Amino acid sequence: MAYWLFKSEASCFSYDDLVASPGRSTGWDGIRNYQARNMLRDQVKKGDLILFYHSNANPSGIAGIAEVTEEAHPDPTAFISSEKHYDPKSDPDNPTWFQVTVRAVQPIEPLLGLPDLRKEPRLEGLELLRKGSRLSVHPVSAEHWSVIQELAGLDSASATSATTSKPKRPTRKKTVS
DNA sequence: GCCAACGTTGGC
DNA sequence: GCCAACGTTGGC
Repeated sequence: MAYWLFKSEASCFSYDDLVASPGRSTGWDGIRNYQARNMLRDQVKKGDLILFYHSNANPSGIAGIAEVTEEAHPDPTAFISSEKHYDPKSDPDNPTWFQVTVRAVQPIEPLLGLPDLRKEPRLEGLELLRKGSRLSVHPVSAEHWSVIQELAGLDSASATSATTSKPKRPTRKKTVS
C-alpha cells in the first residue's frame, strides 16, 4: 500500500465536490503531464491512500483523505473535443492519458494549510514543498504520511478505520459501473 | 540535439 | 495580477 498526494484547483474540483459526487467518488481525469501520467498509470494501486491538496486556493492546503478504488484506465476526457483537456493527438486505440478512480475517505477540517506544512521540519523532502514543484501527482513516504495525519489531528487508527471498518465481503466482480 | 519562445502551474 | 519555475513545442 502506498501513499500519494493529488493536487486539484479548489475552484475547479474541491474535496467537497468529491464528497458530493455520486458514491463520493470520481475519475481523476485531466492529467496531462507525462511524469504524473506515468505514476497514475504504473504505480497507483487500488487501496492506496491520497492526500487531496487544494492548489491555487484561498487557503491552499490538504483538504482531506481519499482512496484509490480503481486503477488506471483511459481518461475519456482526452477524446471529447468539448473538454478542456481534449487531446486530438491521443488515439482511443492507444490512449496517451489515464485516470484512476478515487473516493473520499475523511475530510481534514480545518484544512491543513501550506504554511503549516512548511514549518514542520519532519516534512523536509516532501515533493509538494520543494521549491518550484509543480507535479500534481506524487508519492508521499509513510513517515511523511504519519506526520501529516498527526498535524491534521487524525491518529493513524482513525485514518485507517474509515477503510477497515467497512463490512468485509468476499471479493467479487463489479456488477455496476 | 540545442535552445528560444511560449504556455502552464501555483504561491503570493 | 505578478512572476518564478517548469514543461512543451518547433525551428534549425
